[in-house]
Amino acid sequence: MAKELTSREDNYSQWYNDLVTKADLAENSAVRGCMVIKPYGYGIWERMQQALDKMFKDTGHENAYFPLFIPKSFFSKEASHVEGFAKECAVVTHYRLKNDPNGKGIVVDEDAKLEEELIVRPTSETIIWDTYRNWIQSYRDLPLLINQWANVVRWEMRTRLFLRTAEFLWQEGHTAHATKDEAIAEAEQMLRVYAEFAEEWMAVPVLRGVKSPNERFAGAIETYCIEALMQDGKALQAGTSHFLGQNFAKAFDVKFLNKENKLDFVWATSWGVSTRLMGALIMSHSDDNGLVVPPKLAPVQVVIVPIYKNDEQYERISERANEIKKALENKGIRVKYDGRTTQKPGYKFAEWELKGVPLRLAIGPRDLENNTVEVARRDTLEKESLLQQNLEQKVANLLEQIQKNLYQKALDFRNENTFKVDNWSDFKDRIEKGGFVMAHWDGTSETEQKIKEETKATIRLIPIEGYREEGNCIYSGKPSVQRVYFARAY
RNA sequence: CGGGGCAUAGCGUAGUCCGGUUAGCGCGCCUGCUUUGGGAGCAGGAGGUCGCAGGUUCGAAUCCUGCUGCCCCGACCA
Repeated sequence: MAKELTSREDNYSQWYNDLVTKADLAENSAVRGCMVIKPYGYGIWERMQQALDKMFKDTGHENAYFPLFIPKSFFSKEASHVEGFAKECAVVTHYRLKNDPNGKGIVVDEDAKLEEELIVRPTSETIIWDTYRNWIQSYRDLPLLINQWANVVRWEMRTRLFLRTAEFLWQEGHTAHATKDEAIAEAEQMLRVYAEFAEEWMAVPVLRGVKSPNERFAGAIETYCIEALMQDGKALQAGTSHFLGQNFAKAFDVKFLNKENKLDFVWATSWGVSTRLMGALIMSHSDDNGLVVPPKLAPVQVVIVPIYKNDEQYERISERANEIKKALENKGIRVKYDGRTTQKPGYKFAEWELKGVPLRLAIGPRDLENNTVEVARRDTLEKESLLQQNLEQKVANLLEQIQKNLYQKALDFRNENTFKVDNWSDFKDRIEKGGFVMAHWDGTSETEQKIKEETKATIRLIPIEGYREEGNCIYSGKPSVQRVYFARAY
């Protein structure tokens, strides 16, 4: 295993890449822009899936699965939707290969051309709404609350592990409602679910709000979002929830009879989070020693490392370690006993630190003597010696503390890096240094565009609730009713 | 898709300008001994169609032509 991690200060994006590969989360594959998610990384993703899936079910949703391929014609039915995705679609044009007549391997069989090309889904609104048409006739069929776990493909120009890959894993919820208010309530509810997940499970504090028209999802009336701040001062969109109005219902002719026996188009939402959350997790908590995983999502919450000088000691320590492991597991804690005899303790310490395991227990001859165990916290890197009595409770408490501490640290960081700015030169200066900048904006796309061109900063979100404040646009000087959050983003 | 760069062992690289024996080094890997409370030491060993296809030459990692792939910077994006 390669040892040294590039430091964040030396080269932040190199640090990120090193970390993802060295902590065994993922690696680049033979296919450009597509990654291989390794077992350890996938283990974290599975934890995320489980927690989210439960939250979706608790809010009344069911899982289903729709096809990977979408007929090309479906895409042209919702105008702004095509426009948003057309430039990054993978297209299936043929269904057969044959041996090259010139003997150069295998080639596409031109005779096997599809009548209608198939698009590899970049998102599933179109195929799902085409299906919903047959599922919905009456208000009694509503609401329809469905989620799917899937992979999607967006042919991105430049990719980065987890943050932007050509293929990524996600969930997409697609709901249909009888009224506008109900659909809006659904979109807002799912945003709350995402925010709660980010904060309570990932320990990543997020801002909630809506996107400006420029940044809105293709085909949406309103896009709600959560935004997190990464350690390098750039913002990351961590989840979105869209109120789609009747756009897709009209495009796919999904009508229902309401209680008054009148035909109406249904109201829609869609919402999703992706493996990008892995990127948010990594960049929120990790340090120059490697990954830091919040206990609630850690595949391994506690690792036990034995320290010994001979076989006899190894046997005795292993026995004790396995007893402790069992006791912890009985309390629902995920424990790994690293009894490898092929690596030295120092090596194991470094390796588990790199992988971000929240707590490490070391047991050596001294601990056997004294009935103690050395406990090391990944978040603070502090070590202390604890008596083995009632260790389960102490460990459980520590895990809880670590979870809270990670959230608090990330929150403090965000607060320290959120600034109110009231004039253009301060704005440019502040954006250059990173962080969220709260500033007045005149509400026009033109201004937003100009600001983006001149500073690379975008409006990350417009707060939904909270205080209103009169002011003047940072760029145009025109009147504004509230501050919005600007940042450079991933 | 524009601009720049790179391609040599699993990874990172030297050698390429100026052609010349068995292509060198570090990490990792294998074997043995000594080690084990923060990434061990010593000794021995395995591993290479030098991205691909042509060409020049007595001789090509090195020179020429064509191709392919990747990386970085822009425009695009969850």
